[in-house]
Amino acid sequence: MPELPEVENVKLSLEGLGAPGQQFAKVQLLSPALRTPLKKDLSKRLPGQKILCVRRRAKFLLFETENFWIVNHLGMTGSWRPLDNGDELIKHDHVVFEFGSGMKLVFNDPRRFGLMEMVDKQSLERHAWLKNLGPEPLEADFTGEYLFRVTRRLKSPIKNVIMDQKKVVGVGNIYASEALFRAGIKPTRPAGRLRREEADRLVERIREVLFLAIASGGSTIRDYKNSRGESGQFQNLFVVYDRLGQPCVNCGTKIRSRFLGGRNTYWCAKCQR
DNA sequence: AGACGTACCTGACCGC
DNA sequence: TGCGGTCAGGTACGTC
Repeated sequence: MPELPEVENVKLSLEGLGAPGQQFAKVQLLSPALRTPLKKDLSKRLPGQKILCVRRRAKFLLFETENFWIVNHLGMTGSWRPLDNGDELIKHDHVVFEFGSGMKLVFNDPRRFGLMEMVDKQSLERHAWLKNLGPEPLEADFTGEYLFRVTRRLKSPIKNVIMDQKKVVGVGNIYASEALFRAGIKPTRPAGRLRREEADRLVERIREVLFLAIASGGSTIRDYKNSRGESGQFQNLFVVYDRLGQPCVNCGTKIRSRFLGGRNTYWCAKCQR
């Protein structure tokens, strides 16, 4: 489900719900495991802790408390929602945060590809899920110079490379296709064959597409909603993704698709070289 | 090291 | 109505 823009919007909506400042009263673990087992320290050590802020690193949500970080990944289908008094739990609710104020937040994830763990405050950078992540695409260290340098010698298709979280974080299957179209680069191009100016352009188009998608509330294809239950709108601005056979917005050529890195990939054979 | 396939899991949808 | 096949916003792991 969620790439960087969707996770960013979940973060913003959790802030809007007032998650920062909430003090944990109880944490319920309703399922033994997400993608990895849910450890009991979540329910044992969080009560009494106050949420200081909610952050995003790559596609991870990070809840900062006085002594811990809660590290949470939405996988493909993870979502957060508030649970009002009288609301029933539903299928695939796995974790309930109960706060002293009476507010409750529920993590639901049908496919259980999501992740949740807590780590000591000073150990965040060393956590296995975070330690090998590449630069944030919207930060200053993700530059054309950087992308050019790390793609030299790579034979993998450029689309696979920009989805590799060790190279740059946050870009998933939708925004990879969308950014490559805007940059005029064919997704199958061996990454090592990018010219310097193309690396510059691709970095700018990745930034642009992510920025616009964040501002649009993310993309809702099937079931994505932020924690306030609001859908995104960026799907209305897709120019290639999921548009197989439809005319290119630039030249009218029919959009093509094929599997790349095990995922469906869309492009215009005339506009992208 | 890097490239590739496969596995993890549920649900929606499509054709028969 | 049901059944099998396919696909889905992600990541980790094994193998060559």
